[in-house]
Amino acid sequence: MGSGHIFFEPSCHGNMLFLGNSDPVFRGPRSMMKMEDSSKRRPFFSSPEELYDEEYYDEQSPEKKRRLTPEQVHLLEKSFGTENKLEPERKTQLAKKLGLQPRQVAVWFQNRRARWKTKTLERDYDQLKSSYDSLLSDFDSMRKDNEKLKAEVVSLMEKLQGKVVGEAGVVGEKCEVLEVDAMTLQVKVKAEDRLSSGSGGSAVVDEHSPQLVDSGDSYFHTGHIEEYPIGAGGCNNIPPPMDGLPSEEDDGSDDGGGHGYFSNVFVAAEEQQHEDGEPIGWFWS
DNA sequence: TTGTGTTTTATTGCCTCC
DNA sequence: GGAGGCAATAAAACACAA
Repeated sequence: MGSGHIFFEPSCHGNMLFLGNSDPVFRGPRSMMKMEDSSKRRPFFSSPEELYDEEYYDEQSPEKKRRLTPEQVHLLEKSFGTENKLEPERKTQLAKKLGLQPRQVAVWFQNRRARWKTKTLERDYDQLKSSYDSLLSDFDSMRKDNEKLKAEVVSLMEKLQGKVVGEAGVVGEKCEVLEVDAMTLQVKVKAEDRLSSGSGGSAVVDEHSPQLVDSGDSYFHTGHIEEYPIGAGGCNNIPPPMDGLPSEEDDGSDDGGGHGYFSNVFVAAEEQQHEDGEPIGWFWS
């Protein structure tokens, strides 16, 4: 087919390109090209036969911007697939093979890289957004749990306080002196209690101890919270700290290792890109 | 048919590298 | 300083709804 078609050749004389209005316009690599409307328009190729219609091309004015044929595009895509950068040799070969000017091949690759980059950016954005949405939803449910746990703690504290005061009154001297301060009361709740409750149970941290009083699994201690560093060392405080939760500053730990809210997001996005088999270097570098 | 939005081809200006 | 890359942009070619 079309390997014989040379769209711009007929009108090119060195650096001179004759436009439709017969004005010879100098066309160096960086020169201006007249884009004024010439009245004639040509429909886009609709059938393969049309593509190879010599007469059709001959009667067209050569100055119009022309779309490449599907075959040309196919070959260019194929070439782009193997390597998205174009060395001079390859450019010349491709141009010869396609009946295009090397400049056209270079331009096509340039534009193709731009399209690829745009697509990649869109895809990366989508991935990051969905990861963010999912994290946000996790965060919301954790905050709700936290509210429930706080209410539970308050209720338990009240019960305990009442019990201690009552027993001290009855037993009198048999009882050890218990100093109960509502503000500093330390409540120990067994993991079984937590697991048995519908809201995920309760666990309260010893005020003077960074680690859990109980060994049961808890948001306070396991992955969940630690992936959301809160405070100065965190990732710009997004989402905001949860009320009443001990912060990283409080418990003396830090977020060393650079874990932010989105660290896992970026990892996920990168992994995804590798799966797609497309290069990722330019975007994350 | 026409208006409007999208895609493709091409140019321009700036930047980096050798 | 020239070559090549990229971002921004123009303009032609198309697609499509009204």
